[in-house]
Amino acid sequence: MAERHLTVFEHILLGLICAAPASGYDLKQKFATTPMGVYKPSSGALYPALRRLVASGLIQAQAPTGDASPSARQRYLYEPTPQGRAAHTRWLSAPVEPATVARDLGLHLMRFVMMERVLSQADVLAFLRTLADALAAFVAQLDQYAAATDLDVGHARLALDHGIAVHRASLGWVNHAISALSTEDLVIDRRFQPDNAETDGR
Amino acid sequence: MAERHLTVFEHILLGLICAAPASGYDLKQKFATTPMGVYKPSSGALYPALRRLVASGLIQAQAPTGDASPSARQRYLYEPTPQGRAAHTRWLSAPVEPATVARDLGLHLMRFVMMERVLSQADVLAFLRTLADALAAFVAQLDQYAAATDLDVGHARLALDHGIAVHRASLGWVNHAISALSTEDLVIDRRFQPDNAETDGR
DNA sequence: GTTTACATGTAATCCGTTACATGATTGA
DNA sequence: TCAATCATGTAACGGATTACATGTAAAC
Repeated sequence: MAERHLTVFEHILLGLICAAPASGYDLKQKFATTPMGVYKPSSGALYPALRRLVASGLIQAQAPTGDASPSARQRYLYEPTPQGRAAHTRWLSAPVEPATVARDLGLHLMRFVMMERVLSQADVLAFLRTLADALAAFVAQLDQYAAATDLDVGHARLALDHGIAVHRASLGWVNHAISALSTEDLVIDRRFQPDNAETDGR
Repeated sequence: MAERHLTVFEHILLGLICAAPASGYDLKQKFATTPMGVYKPSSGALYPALRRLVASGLIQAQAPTGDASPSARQRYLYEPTPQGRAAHTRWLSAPVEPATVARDLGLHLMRFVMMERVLSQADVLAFLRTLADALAAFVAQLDQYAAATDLDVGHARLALDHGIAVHRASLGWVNHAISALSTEDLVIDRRFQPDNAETDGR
């Protein structure tokens, strides 16, 4: 119940449960079948994490016993408590730390997905703008580093180019997302087509 | 001495030491001052890892005692053993697992940097080609998922677009790197300029 | 003479991975 | 009935984070 520090994994589980009550197995399937499945938690990570969330009072389990439908399997359905929803919303509302934008980019994307129908459109747009600022600063920093240590034209320079290119692409996407969500009322479905579509080769 | 399994962190430390003998503090500085510094290891991670590499017989320490230059500080200089160099080369030569290309992309870039002057140009190009194949397959898989669950036009769809855009940019870079390294003899310095340079805003 | 950078460590804690274990249900 | 899927766990282990601890050399 005390305001514990939650791990990233716990935050994501809490978010999934806030989006829709689920059993441990449901959550496992979500990781296994969606593009989120770059990470597949093991049972030894999943079930203890759910226990910790229960112990923290952020989620609660509906026991499978009793008046359920006939032949229902033994499964615990987890749903968020009010404190759980509050903690989740706080997590979604946390600012983007510019210093960690490169390391936590995937996490920020995860947060962005979970913001839908939880935060206001204004909050989402504010989040995206701070994300854009952080990405622009990071790209500028890489550019500066590239200019400063300019002698090197080997693999290190190429890897630096990779970082710049990838984060520039991220930044381009953020700007697209901002305009897409700003004009959401107009249901013109303009799909995101980056301008480098022809450079991908095969 | 037994063929242990090395952690990613240990592999990177070993690689840095193979590139140039260094003390623990040197390695710390490398993480702190280069773009590699998205990850900054703590002392509690760094020094035990060095010990493990010594215990595995992959690196050895030159004690600071004795005939060193006057007023030299107490620092252990680590250098690779023959087994260490062999293990490092094996790590660099490991194939790109297509299944983990998204999760380990940063790691593969790290490997690419360390390949310089360790693997042959042919091996590097082969590595880049398998990386390109894996990235292309991953992008195709995301595209397919996007087409299959096409109804959703909210944040999830946008996040999917992000993944596609970013990995397409990676793929574009790989193709650039391949051609840059193929024609390395001609010292024409064509810097990598992705075609979406104008979409990045600021 | 005191702060800053150099330089290396240890101990507690926590969590994720791996591997193993159990049992119920559905479909062939 | 035999396998695959559903569904949930436990135990050992290893390693990373955090925080603490120690001491020297250079700089101001």
